[in-house]
Amino acid sequence: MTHPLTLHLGSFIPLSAEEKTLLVDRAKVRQVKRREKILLAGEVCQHYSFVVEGCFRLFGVDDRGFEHNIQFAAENDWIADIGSFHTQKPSQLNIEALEKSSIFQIKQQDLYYLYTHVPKLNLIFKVLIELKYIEIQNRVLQNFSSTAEDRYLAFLDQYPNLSNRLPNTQIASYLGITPEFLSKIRKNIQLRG
Amino acid sequence: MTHPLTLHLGSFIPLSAEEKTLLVDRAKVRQVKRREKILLAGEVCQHYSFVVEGCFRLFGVDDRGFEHNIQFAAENDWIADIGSFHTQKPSQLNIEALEKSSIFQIKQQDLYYLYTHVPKLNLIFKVLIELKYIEIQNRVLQNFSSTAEDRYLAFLDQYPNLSNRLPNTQIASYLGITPEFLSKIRKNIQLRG
DNA sequence: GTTTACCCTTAATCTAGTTTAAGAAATCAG
DNA sequence: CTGATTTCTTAAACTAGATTAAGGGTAAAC
Repeated sequence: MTHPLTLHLGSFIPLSAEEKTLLVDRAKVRQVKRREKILLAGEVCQHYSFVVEGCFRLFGVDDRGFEHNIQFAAENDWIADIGSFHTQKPSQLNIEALEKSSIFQIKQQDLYYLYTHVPKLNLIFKVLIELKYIEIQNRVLQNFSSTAEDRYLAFLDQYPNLSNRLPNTQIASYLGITPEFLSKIRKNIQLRG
Repeated sequence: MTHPLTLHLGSFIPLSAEEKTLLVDRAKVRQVKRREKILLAGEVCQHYSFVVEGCFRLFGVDDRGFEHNIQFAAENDWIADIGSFHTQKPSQLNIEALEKSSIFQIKQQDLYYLYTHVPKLNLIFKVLIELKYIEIQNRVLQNFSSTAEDRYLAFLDQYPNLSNRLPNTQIASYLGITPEFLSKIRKNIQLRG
C-alpha cells in the first residue's frame, strides 16, 4: 500500500494520490546481486537509485588501479553519480552492491518528465542534492582531521550501523588507508580504551 | 545597465525585465578588504555571495588549529557554505577574501522569497548546486590521485588562472600538504621538465 | 556441508611527506 | 618610498602510513 518511495519523498513535502501514481509508475523495482555493478565508469549514469534493502558503494579507480570509496548508501538512501546524471557525460565512478539488494530506479528522462508534471519534485530533489552536498563536504572536512585514527573514530560516529556491516577493506578504502593499517589502529584503540 | 548578477543567472535561463528587477532589488553590493572574513565558523551562513571582482577561499580549521582550504571562488563564481545556508545551522567553515574584492550578496530569506516569486530561480539554483556538487566530488577524486605531485599537476590544469594569483601557502593548504613540500615538488618538476 | 574465495591480523622494512629552522625574496600599508 | 610583514626556498631529522609477506579465520557458493 504505502510504496517505500512515496513514503520517503512524501516525508519532505506531502504528495497527493495523483502525484504518487505518476511517481510510482516511473520507478522500476530491481533486484541486485552482491558484487553486481549498477554503474560502470565510462557509462553515463542514467538512474537515480533508491535503496529499499541492502547496501551500495560509490567508488573511483586511480591510475594505479586502486579503488577508493567515496560514499556508502544503505536503506532509505539514494545513490547516483549526480554529476554524470545531470550533465549526461560519462561517469568516472562505479556503483556496486556490497550486499544482495533491492532498489527502485528512476530514469533521467522520467525524472525530468516528473519535474514538469509534479513541480514540487523540483524542490524535493533540490533538498536531496543539498543533503548529498553536505554529506560530501563533511567527508572533505573529515579527511582533514589529521590522523587516520581520528578519521576512523569519526567514521564510527557517523555510521554506527555500517561499521559492523561492512568488511574492513571497504572501510579502509573509504578512510584512504590500507586494511593493514586499519588493523593496527583497531589494536591501538583496544589497548588503550 | 547589464547587472553582473542578472547577466550571470540569465545565462542559465533568460530572465524578464520584471524578474531582473526583483532579483537586483534583493542583491546588496559589498566591498571586502583583503583578509576580511565574510563567514566565521560558529555563525550561520546567511548569504549566497556572487564574486564580481577578487577572490575568496572557503576553509575549515582542524583540532590542531591548522587551516584547510576546501574551495576557491574568483570572478563570476558563487561562494557560501551551502550546508549551513540551507539548514540554518552554525557553519564549521570560514570564508575569507584573498584579495580586495567586490561581491553581491543575497540573504537567505530573500532567496526563499525569490524562489516563490521567480520560480525559475528554483531550477537555476538547483543547477548551481549541482555544479558545486560536481566540483567538490572532483576534489574528492583528485585527492585520490596518489602522489602530491599528481594532485599539484591536476590543480594547475584545473585552475590555470588561479595558480599565478594565489600564494603557495594557499595552494598547499588546498592540496593538503605543507608549503615546504610544495617547494620541493616545484623544484623536482623544474629539474625534469 | 564442504571447498573455495575472501578477509583479518601481525610484523619487518621502507618511503612520502612533516617538522623545525633560518636566510633570501617579494609584497603591502602607511 | 620605505619598513614591516608575509612568503619562498633549502636542508636535516623525523614519523605516519605503505608495502610485502605469511598464517589463521570466516563466510559464500556450489
